[in-house]
Amino acid sequence: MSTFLDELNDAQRAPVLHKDGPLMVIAGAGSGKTRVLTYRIAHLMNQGVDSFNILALTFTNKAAREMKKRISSIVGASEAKNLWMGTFHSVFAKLLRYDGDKLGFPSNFTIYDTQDSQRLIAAIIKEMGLDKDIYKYKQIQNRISSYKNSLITVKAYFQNPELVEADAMAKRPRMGEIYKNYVDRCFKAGAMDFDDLLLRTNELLTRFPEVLMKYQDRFRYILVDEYQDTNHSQYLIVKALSDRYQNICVVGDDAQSIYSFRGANISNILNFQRDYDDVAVYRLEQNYRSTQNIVKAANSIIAKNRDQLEKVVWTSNDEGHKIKIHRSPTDAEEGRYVAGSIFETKMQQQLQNGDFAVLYRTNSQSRAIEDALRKRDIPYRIYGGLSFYQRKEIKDVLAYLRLIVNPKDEEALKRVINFPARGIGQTTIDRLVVAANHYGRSIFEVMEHLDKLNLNINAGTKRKLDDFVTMIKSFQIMNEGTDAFTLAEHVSKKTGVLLEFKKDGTPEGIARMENIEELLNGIKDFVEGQKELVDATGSLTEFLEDVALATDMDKEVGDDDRVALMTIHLAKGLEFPYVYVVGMEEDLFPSAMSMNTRSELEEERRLFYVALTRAEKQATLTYTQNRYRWGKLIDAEPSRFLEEIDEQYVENLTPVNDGYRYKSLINADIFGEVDKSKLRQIKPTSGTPPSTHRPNEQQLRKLRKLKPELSSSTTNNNVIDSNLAEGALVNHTRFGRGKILKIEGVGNDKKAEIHFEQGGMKKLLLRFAKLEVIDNA
DNA sequence: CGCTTGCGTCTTTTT
DNA sequence: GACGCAAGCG
Repeated sequence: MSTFLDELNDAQRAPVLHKDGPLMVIAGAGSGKTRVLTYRIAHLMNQGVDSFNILALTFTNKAAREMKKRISSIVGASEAKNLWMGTFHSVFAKLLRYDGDKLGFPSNFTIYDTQDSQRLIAAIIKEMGLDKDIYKYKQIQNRISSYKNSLITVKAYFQNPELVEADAMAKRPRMGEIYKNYVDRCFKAGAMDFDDLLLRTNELLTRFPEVLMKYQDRFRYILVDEYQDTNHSQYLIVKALSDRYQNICVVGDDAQSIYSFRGANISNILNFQRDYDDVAVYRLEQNYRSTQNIVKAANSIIAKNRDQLEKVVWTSNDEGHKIKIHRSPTDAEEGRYVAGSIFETKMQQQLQNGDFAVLYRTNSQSRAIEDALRKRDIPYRIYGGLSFYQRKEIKDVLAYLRLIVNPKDEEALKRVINFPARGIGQTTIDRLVVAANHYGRSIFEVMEHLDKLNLNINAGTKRKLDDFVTMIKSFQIMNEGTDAFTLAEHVSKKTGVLLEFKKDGTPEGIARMENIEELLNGIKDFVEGQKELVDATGSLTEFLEDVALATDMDKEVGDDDRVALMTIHLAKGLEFPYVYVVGMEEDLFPSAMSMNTRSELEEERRLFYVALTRAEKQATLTYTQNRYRWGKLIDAEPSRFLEEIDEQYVENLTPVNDGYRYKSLINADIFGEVDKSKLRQIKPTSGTPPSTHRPNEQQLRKLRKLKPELSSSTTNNNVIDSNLAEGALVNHTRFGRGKILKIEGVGNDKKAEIHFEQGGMKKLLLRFAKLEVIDNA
């Protein structure tokens, strides 16, 4: 019967057939781990395990959906229906909706996103009268988040002298108080932040043994994907739930652990064999995804890391092309190169846009790529970054909806109480907050009982507050009798949010209005979709939860054919025939923030490993010599990772003497000669002529240590200080004749706005612009 | 109270 | 360069 088992190789089949007891699958990149996970679940069900008793924790909800679909096709949809599958956050949010009342949370609790958390923390810091330059809300939020992920509750914090001491030393003696206030306020607002979804689950399972037993008994088979990226909180949940039946299957690859910044603990996977008895370990080492060159190049990189489980990833695929490395003068040109390369490859090989992906370390890098792709009319889709649901206008509408579902939701209330403007100012809000804190109630409750409280709020304002309360209450009544879409549409109109953007009339306002319309369509789709499901209610609460926990990867993409742009983090688990990794530069990748310790650097290296192993046929790595950062053009040096790839798998497309105009900008090109002026700066006494070959390690290390301001002096050989004036006629090597309309900035940032006869208006940095003065006005 | 303006901070990565 | 926040004016 089980024909699907034939689709597996021996190594893959073994963990699928393994029935009871703990097992760990160490799955190298591209080794078919999703297939193993999917078929293991299908096989369990074929063996008579009730789908009701299976819990699968995946990295994205989309992955869960896809697996479920595949399983349905094997064992039948009705069988697969009861599977609990999803991300840690969404699965345990659901669990908390059932049993969170035991902890004092309403079943319709709000989920605060990072922005909500940060705003609340900022408000608390302000209320406490603390110096916001010392108590930076983002840092504090970060801190609280990592406490929570390590299961350090407020109580545990105060009981741990080391932590208290450390914060006192860091001049933040009131850290604990902020933490306490924050937790209290979330509780009072009936809200949980992302970390609470895990922390509160732990609390629930620890404090209520009967709840633990219920779920232990229910989830007899537990599977965890991407186990290398679980944090301590997640680890404990899995440990507790699997404790009774010990049917725990974890799948992961230590070489792809890239989420330590959000508490992921690689030792969870490294120590799995210690944590459970009689662990069966399976290894998937054959890569089906990539060419030999890519696999071997990736192996040569990861070999530089010290902490890892032993495994040898290999492939029987073709040798393929070497990894291409390309240098560009600036990030704009890098984008142009990538766009051009995609265009040509697509034409030559008759490919789809969807065969290409551009990966980068930071979201801000997408811009240059976008511009270039747009100019070439290549359709693209950006994943991550500012997601749809994080846009201001969307959050505004959602805040109204949140408030309807949970009027205690403080952040939602503060967001919309005066948007659109209805004459309720900061002073009034402050008074309400003070009263709410004083009475231990929510702000909304205070507003409901204004007459009974003596709050020094004048009659006019009282009336406005009253109107607001009445409006929200009318929405609440409506919510009971209608679906989410009808309600949301009514709310957008009635509150005036839609009108607010419409009347503003600017292209921006219109775009925002269209976004709201798109949101409404999304709600409609949701409602329609829910109608088909038997157990779902199509309620607003459910929609809001989906939205709060939706990632950009979860979005169903249309079948339109686009190039994918995303961070390397988001690309984990995906694959593309052609992959471009841009911004291969020191301080960018590896990030300047992550080079302090060996383990940080190793994580960056794993990230690079992930990037490279996304590629099936061809990987192209690009770097620039100068890049805009914080609005400034800064010098860039090639990433150390470039030289860590075994040379035999690399093809350098831009050796130094290729006639670049920007020769003087070439600092230390690792594949060619070294800028002479720089070497002299390093070794002023040495008379040794610079090597024309690849510089040795020592030289490179020294070159890297050079501060940008030191090295930039060598790049400034253009006409910046010449007598260019506004009105001057100039000739540009590429753009031809033009007239300078305006000059601004000083020194290296000096720019000119030039109107070219052929190219139109351009803004050029004089530092680089190859200009020849024809007539100085 | 609401709107505009200018200044400071920011960027690593995400549920 | 962009966005959020505080100060200042209407």
